[in-house]
Amino acid sequence: MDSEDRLLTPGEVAALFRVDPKTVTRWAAAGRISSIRTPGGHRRFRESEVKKLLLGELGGGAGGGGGGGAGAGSDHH
Amino acid sequence: MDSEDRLLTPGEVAALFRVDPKTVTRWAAAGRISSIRTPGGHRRFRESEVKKLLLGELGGGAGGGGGGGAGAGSDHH
DNA sequence: TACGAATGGGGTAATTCGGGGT
DNA sequence: CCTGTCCGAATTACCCCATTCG
Repeated sequence: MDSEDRLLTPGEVAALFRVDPKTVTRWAAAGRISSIRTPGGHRRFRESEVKKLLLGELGGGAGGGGGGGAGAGSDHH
Repeated sequence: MDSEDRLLTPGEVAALFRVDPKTVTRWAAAGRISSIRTPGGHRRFRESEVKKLLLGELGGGAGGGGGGGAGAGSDHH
């Protein structure tokens, strides 16, 4: 089972989270995400790690993609 | 296929709805809209999700890839 | 080797978070 | 029931420049 761990650059992760590349670097410094360092000192992140964060740490979302959209039901007040 | 979902910040969504960022946060807390949290604790919203809410409560398709649906409107008090 | 683009580090401003109360 | 505002604290975003990457 060789998991294909694609390495992502801070800019890639930043675009995924809609944050600044500097912020992603800060997460690695805080130990909130695994980081692989290049000989030069730059950081690289595993796609598996990032994807897991994006999906949400908690399973069983609310409602779950049944209908999909949010609040799609009849809303009468 | 492209699951391109632009993430919006609470301030962006708040400006779209003409409400305070705090109110948007409250919607997410109530489960009325799906929210992705950054390792830092800040929330990000999907443009697809927000756009649908803006157009009206008509739902149906899960918009672009959102997969994450937050609550099917069926339940209501 | 040189070059363009991105990254890292530090510091400061803006935004967001969470709870409480109108 | 829902929203807008207050407070303190945390996180994030943008500025600079030197170094690294491909």
